Amino acid sequence: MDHEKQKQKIAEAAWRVIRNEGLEQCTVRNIAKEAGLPVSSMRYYFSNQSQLFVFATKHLIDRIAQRLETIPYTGVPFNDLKLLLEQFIPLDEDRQLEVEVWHSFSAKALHDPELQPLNEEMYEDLHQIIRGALRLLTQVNLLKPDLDLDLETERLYALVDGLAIHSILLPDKFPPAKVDAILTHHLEPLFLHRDSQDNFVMEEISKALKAYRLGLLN
Amino acid sequence: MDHEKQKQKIAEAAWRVIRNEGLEQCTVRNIAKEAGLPVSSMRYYFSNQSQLFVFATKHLIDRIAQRLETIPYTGVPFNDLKLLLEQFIPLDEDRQLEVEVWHSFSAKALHDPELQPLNEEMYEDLHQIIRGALRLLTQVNLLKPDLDLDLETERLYALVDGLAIHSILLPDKFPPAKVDAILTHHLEPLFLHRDSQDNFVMEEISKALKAYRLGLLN
DNA sequence: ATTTATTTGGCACAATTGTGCTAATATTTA
DNA sequence: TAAATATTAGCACAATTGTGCCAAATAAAT
Repeated sequence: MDHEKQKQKIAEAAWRVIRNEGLEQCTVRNIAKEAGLPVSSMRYYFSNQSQLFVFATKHLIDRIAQRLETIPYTGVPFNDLKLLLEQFIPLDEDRQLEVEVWHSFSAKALHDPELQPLNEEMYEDLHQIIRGALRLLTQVNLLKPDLDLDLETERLYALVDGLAIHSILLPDKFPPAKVDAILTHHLEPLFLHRDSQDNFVMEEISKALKAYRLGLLN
Repeated sequence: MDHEKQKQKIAEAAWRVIRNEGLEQCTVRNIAKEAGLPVSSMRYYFSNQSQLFVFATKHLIDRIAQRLETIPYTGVPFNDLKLLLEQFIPLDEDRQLEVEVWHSFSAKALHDPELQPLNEEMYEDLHQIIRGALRLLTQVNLLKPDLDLDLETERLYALVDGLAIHSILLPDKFPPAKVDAILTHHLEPLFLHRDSQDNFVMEEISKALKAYRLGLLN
């Protein structure tokens, strides 16, 4: 237990090094310094540097999954869907760290066979989360019935990741309001009669959506 | 002149190293080996490694700009717009190299003050290209008149970059037909009466679009 | 209390890194 | 042809890299 906690602390130190100095500066010595440990103590927990990176990536996925479970849903599906999607966009420091670190890891994964499976896992998870949300909203007749779910999922997922990338590369150009406006504008045509939403029913749907998502992550 | 050609050959060798082995393996020695030169000969052209990366990035931008000028437009604006956007998506080996290298560079640029300006330049250029295309299509009454051009540009650009990223990270999941379908589905709602297009007029528009874009790049 | 196991800490080594320095060769210029 | 310049080539050095090895300290267990 404590052992696992220490590994997580080291992984989080690795995140911060990547966030502050970039992946090429993410050396065992810099991570140890950031974690406040001697190098060899760190190597007790991770004998390979490769293991450390893999663990740090998994831990990052866990943190995102954990935040997904505590989204303060409003009960209005349209807004809740946006809330869900915005978890993957750097709208605060936590998410900014996640996206930046993920951006670095994904580039590394292209040539690191140990990271490649995690890369695919991340894609599949997010894909299923978004697809599940759209499917649920379709099942309760909130989305237009003739939507191509797979197509809309790929399109929406690409949009979200694109916005995330653009936001970390040019943070000044993407204030939260702008991101929200783009998402709103993208999602609106997917919905049926947004005005006639019954809030009580919507809460039920929101809960179902959350339950569905949890089932996907565990 | 020959001097410049040699610098370009070295820069292209750097691309290939990044493409084949990743950014962390893009060392002066590996680049020199790939270029078939001794290390010190390479250092005659680039005294700093930093200069090499900056030049390699600029050269990459140049190559993309050059390809944009030779797009085999069909004369049908809807298809030509797709053709334009698809230049930024890894649908062949050339574009795959470009996106992969750019992906690595952009991650590095977050912590490399020398690369940061190029990063912004790349974003601005693509943004203006896409915005210019949408604006032109609006001016000739092919797009719906009430579109928010800035919003649609950011949305479309994010979609394109998201598709590009997803395509390089999971190439098997994004065959060209799928990318095309997503783009088609995204662009269709932006257009007015796609059926009633007069091909002669369209060719003129296509030429104008090309001229406009050239003006932006030079 | 003594023996285990767990964790922390220090040091060293081989490999690789970017880069500086100088000589040799080829090319151009006068 | 002679001189100057441009280019190629080789070597070395200090710094940094991941990692192996072993001792000290702490905690747990018998």
